[in-house]
Amino acid sequence: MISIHKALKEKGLKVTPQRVAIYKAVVDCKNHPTVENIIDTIKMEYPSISVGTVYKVLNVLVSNDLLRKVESEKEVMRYDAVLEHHHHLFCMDTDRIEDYEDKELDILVAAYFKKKEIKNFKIENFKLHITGKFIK
Amino acid sequence: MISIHKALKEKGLKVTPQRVAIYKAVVDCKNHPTVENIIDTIKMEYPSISVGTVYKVLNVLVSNDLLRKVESEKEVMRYDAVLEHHHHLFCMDTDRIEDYEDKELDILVAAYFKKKEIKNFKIENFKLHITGKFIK
DNA sequence: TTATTAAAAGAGAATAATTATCTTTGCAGA
DNA sequence: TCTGCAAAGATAATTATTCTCTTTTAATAA
Repeated sequence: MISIHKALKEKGLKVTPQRVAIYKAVVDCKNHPTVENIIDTIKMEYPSISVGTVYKVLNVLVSNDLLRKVESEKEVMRYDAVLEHHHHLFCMDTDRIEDYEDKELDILVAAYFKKKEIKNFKIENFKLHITGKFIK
Repeated sequence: MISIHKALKEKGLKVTPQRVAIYKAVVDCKNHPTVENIIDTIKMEYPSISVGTVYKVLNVLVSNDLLRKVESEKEVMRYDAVLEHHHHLFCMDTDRIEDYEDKELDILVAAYFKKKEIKNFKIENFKLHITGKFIK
């Protein structure tokens, strides 16, 4: 987990209580929160925060690589504070999305693409979207 | 490529000129069109078509597995007429998205997951989101 | 072929999510 | 502590999408 205070400074961004709180809300929310989830969480600490500020701060954090957007088929955007290379497990029945890290798999796939190139395309990164069901 | 006329009948859906035209527009558009792209395309044939109809038909086609939504980080939804298992190449610099089929890779990854299960999760499907750059 | 009917299309209002604009506030360096 | 610029706040505007209601039409059977 990164120090948001330090990270903002390094990017030349002002450290404001809102930015810190919004970042922490995304971390705390777990399970890739929507903006609505984030607003709900942050309102506990900042009851008066403006919705526009939340959107603006999220965009600033995403465009400075301090947060990621999660790719999905749904209308509402979801956010992820985990920056390390990882994959996602999507539940078919609910909106649950879990992070999935697997170095062995990463190595396997990277080796495959090193051997077999995709024509007309230079790969920078890859990510698995795994759909299925969570079991108890 | 499926016969949309036959496919609609099989699903017990009425075959209407709009549905056929919208389906064909998605196929013709290539590169995973947005609703806007689809509307632009279809307006050539159907200048009077209602925007609401396009949305409604797309939802019907998606929920009957005749089209797929493309997962993305962007606000606007994009559609795909290719139903076969495949992956996507995302251009880092533009909005271009290309289909990528690779049976060998599918087998490799499937074999990996057969051997190494993810705990508490039953995999139904997986899909690679490959980001990078298209080269001439 | 025509009549019937349920489903789909059309039109436009409504909603939801997000962005933009403008003013006020406050962080950070001098 | 002071000052300037970046960020927050408030709210309007925009965009994408859905909903509601009416009209039309495809599909079935007489």
